[in-house]
Amino acid sequence: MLRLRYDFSAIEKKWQDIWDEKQVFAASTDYTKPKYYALVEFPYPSGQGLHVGHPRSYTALDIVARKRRMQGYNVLYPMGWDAFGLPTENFAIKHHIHPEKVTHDNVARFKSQLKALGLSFDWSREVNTTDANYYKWTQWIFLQLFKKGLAYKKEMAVNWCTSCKVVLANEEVVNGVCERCSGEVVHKVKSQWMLKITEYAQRLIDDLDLVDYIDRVKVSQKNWIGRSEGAEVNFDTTAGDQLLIYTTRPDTLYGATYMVMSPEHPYLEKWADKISNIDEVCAYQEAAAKKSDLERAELNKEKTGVKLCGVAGINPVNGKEIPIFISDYVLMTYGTGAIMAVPGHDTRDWEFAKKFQLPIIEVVKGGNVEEEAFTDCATGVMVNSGMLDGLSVEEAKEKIIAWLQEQGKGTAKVNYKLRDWVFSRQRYWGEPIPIVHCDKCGFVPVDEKELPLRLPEVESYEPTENGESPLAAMDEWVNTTCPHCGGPAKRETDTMPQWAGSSWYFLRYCDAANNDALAAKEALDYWMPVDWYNGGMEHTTLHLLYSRFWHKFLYDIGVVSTPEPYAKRTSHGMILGEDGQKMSKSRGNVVNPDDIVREYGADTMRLYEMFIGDFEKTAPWSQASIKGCKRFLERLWNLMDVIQPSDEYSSDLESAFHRTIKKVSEDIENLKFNTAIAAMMALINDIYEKGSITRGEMKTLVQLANPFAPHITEEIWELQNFGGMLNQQAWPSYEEDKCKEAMVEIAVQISGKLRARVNVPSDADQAACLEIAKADPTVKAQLEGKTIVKEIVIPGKLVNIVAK
RNA sequence: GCCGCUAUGGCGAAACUGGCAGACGCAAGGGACUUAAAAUCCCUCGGUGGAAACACCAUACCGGUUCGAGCCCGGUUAGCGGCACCA
Repeated sequence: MLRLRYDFSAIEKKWQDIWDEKQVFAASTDYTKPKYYALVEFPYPSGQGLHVGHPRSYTALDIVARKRRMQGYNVLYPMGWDAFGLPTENFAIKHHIHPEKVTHDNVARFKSQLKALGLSFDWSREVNTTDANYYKWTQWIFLQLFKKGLAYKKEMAVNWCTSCKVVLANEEVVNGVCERCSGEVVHKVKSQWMLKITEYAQRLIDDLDLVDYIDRVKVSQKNWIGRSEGAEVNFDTTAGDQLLIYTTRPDTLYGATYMVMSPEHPYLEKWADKISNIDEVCAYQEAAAKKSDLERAELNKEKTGVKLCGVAGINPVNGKEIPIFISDYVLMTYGTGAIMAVPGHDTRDWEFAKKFQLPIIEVVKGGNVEEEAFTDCATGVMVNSGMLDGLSVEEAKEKIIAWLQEQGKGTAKVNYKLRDWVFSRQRYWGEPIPIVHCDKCGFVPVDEKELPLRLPEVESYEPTENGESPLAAMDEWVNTTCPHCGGPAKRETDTMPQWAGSSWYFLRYCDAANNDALAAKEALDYWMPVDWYNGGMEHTTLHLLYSRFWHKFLYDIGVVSTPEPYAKRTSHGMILGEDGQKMSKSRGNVVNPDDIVREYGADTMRLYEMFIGDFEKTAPWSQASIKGCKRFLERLWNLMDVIQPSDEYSSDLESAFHRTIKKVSEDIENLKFNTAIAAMMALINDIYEKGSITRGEMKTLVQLANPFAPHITEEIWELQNFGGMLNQQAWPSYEEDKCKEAMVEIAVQISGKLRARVNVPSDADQAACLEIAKADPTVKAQLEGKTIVKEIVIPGKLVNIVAK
C-alpha cells in the first residue's frame, strides 16, 4: 500500500494559515454564551527570542483552551507583550537604536515563534504595554490611585552604582554589586513615588480564601505579606520623651533588660545634646549608612552596636532603668524602629547580650537561657514575671496587653513585613508618571483628557550624571504649565516600573480596542474573573500580589465587579538544560525552540513539553526523548492504513476507549498532561496489537489528541472526511459503566506477601473474590496446615489472607 | 537561620483515598526485514540466586502505626528554590 508520508512542516504551515485566515480562535462577543477565560503570563519580548520554558505554560493552557472550546465554551485565550523594561533600554543605549524599534523587532520574532507552535491565541486582542493606547490606561489607573491618596512621594534609600553613577532597580543589584559593571552599590536617599499596597495587606491575605490557588502560592503570598500580632509599648526614658517599641512577645516584658534603636531613628538627633558619647554614635550611624547590601549580609553573623550614654529607658512593669543601644540589627523600616530586647527569649537579643555582657533574665521556663535563647511559645510557663507568673505564654500576652492598655502605656498591634511599593524608576523606557510639580500647588495630576502622556523622543537614553531619568534633560518636555493654576511647572521625569503594565493587562484583553475606558464594563463583567491563570512561581510575590492589589483598588472604585482577578492559579516547573542546570548562554545549554520545531515539528514539540514530567516540577531537557513523542505521532498517522469502515467502537477496544477518554479528560483538569499522553500512547499500543482501528475509534482518537497535537489531528480529520474542522467538534464523552473490563486481575496476598494473581469478574463481590483466590493452587499450598486468622478483600484490587 | 519543595531502575518518570512498585517514554541488548544502513516491526530489560517454576532483597537513611506503607506518624541525611537580623 502506498503510504502517505507524515510531512509535518507542510501540515503545520497549512493549518496555521487556515486558523489565521478564518480567525477560528477569536473569542466571541456574544455575552450570552458560557465563557471561559484562560490566561498565561505575557512574555517580556527579549532579544534572545522564545525560551523552551515559555511553551510549557502556553501549551498547557492551550490544551485547556482547546478542550473548553470543544466543550462548548466561548473561550478567551489571549496573548500580548510586557515590553517596557531595562534589557531593551540597555540594548538601545549600546546600539543607539530606539527602544521602540527594538521592541517592535523582538515582538515580531516572538509572535512568529508562537504562531509556529500552533497556539490558539486570539491575536485580535493582542496588547502591548508600550503602546500609547495601552499605557494611557496604566497612567489613568495611577491617577485614580493618586486621587485616592494611594500614590505618594517619599524620601527613600535607593541603590546607587558608584561606577556607572546611576540609580539601579533592585533587580539590577546582584550580590550587592552592579549587574552591568560589577561596581560597588551604595544607598542614596532620593524622593520616590510610592504606592500604598500596605493599606491592602489584610485584604490580600483574607481574600486568598475566595480563590483556588495552589497551596504553595498561597503560602508564599502570606509569608511575603508577613502578618504578625503583638503590641506597641511606650517606654519612658530619662530623656523625657517616650520611646515606642513593637514586640510580638509582650509576655516577656519582665525579661527586657535593654533596648535597641535603629541607627536611623529620628530620636538620636533630637537627643544629641543629652548623649555624652554622641561622636561615637554618629560614627556608628555613618558606618551603617555606608554599608552596602553585600557587607550587611556578611556582617549578619556578628552583632555590633553602641550604647547611648546619658539616656536610659524605663521598663514599664517594674520601673527599672535599662540601657539603650543603637544597632543595625534593628531596622527603621519595620515596626517603630526600636525594640525592647529580651535576651532570654530572642536569639538575636541573646547574641547581642552575650557580646555586650548584658543581663539575661529567664521569664519563660522550659529552656536554659544561659545556653541559648528559649523561643518556644507553646510549652513554656511564665516565671520571674510578677503578675504573669504561672500563666502560659498565650495567657500572659493577653493579660499584659490588657494591663498596658489600662495604664495607657501600650496597645495591641498588628504589623506586616510588606512594604509600600517603590513605583519610580529613573529610566526612559517606561510609562511616564502623569504628574506635574507646581511650586504653588504641589503635585498636580495631569488632566485625564491629556492622556496618554507620551514618551518624548530623546537623543540619548543614558541616565544623567546625577541619577535622574533621561527625561530630566528634556527641558521642553519637562517645562509645562500647572493644570491647576496655569503657572509654570515641571513634569515628573521618573517613569513607572515594569510591574505597572502587567498589573492590569488581563482586563485589557476583555476589550482591547476600547478608547473610552480601559475596557467596557459589560465586557469586564462577562469575562472576569480569569478562570485559570498559569505562570511561574517567580512571579508569586511581585506580579501576582501587585495585580491583585490593583484589581482590588479598581473593585473599590467600581471599575471591576469581582474582588479578585484570578479564580484559579497554577504554576509550572522550570525547564532546565540537559545538564540539569538552569539554561544560560554562558553554560551553553540553551535549547532553541525554533530548532526543535524545524527538526521534529510543532506537534512533537508540544507533546514533548507536556510529556517531559510532572507539570509542576522542574524538569531537565532531553533531546533524545523527543523521538518518543515523534514516534507516537507517526504511529497515530500510520493508523490511517488500517482503518475499518465501522463507525462504532470494536468490542475488544470499547472499554479501553472509554477509559482513555475519562483519563485524558480528568488529567487535563489536574495538570497531569504527562499521564494523559501516556494513556493515549498505551491505547495506540493496544490498537497496534490488535492490528486495526475502526473509523469511529479513529475519530475519537484524533479528537482526544487534538488539544495536544492540533495540526496532525486536524489533517487526519480532513483526510478521513470526518466533516467540518476538528477544533470545532465536541469533546468526546465516555460512560462510567463501560470503563470497566469484564475481568480483572487481582493480587492474592498471604499474610501481606504477594503469592498469586487471579482473574475475577470485575463485578465480583468479596465472597466471590475470596472463593476464587482460595481455589488457586499456589494459595492452597501456602495455606496448607495453617489457621486463617483474618481475611481482607478489596474488590477489584486484592485479597489478603492472614494465616498462622 | 526561617519558609517551601524534592529524594523511586542506566535516564525522564507512573502508582487513585494506605492495596500487585516501576504504567508510558528514552537508552541498552537480542531478533526479523535489508546487499547494507536508516526507518519500521517483534522480544528482553530493578538487583541477587536458580535450567525453570520460584524465592529473597529493593522506593535516601533509622524507627513506628497497620492484615498491608513509595504513600501515614516521629527522627535523620542530602539536594533545589525563595527570604534574609521583620523584634
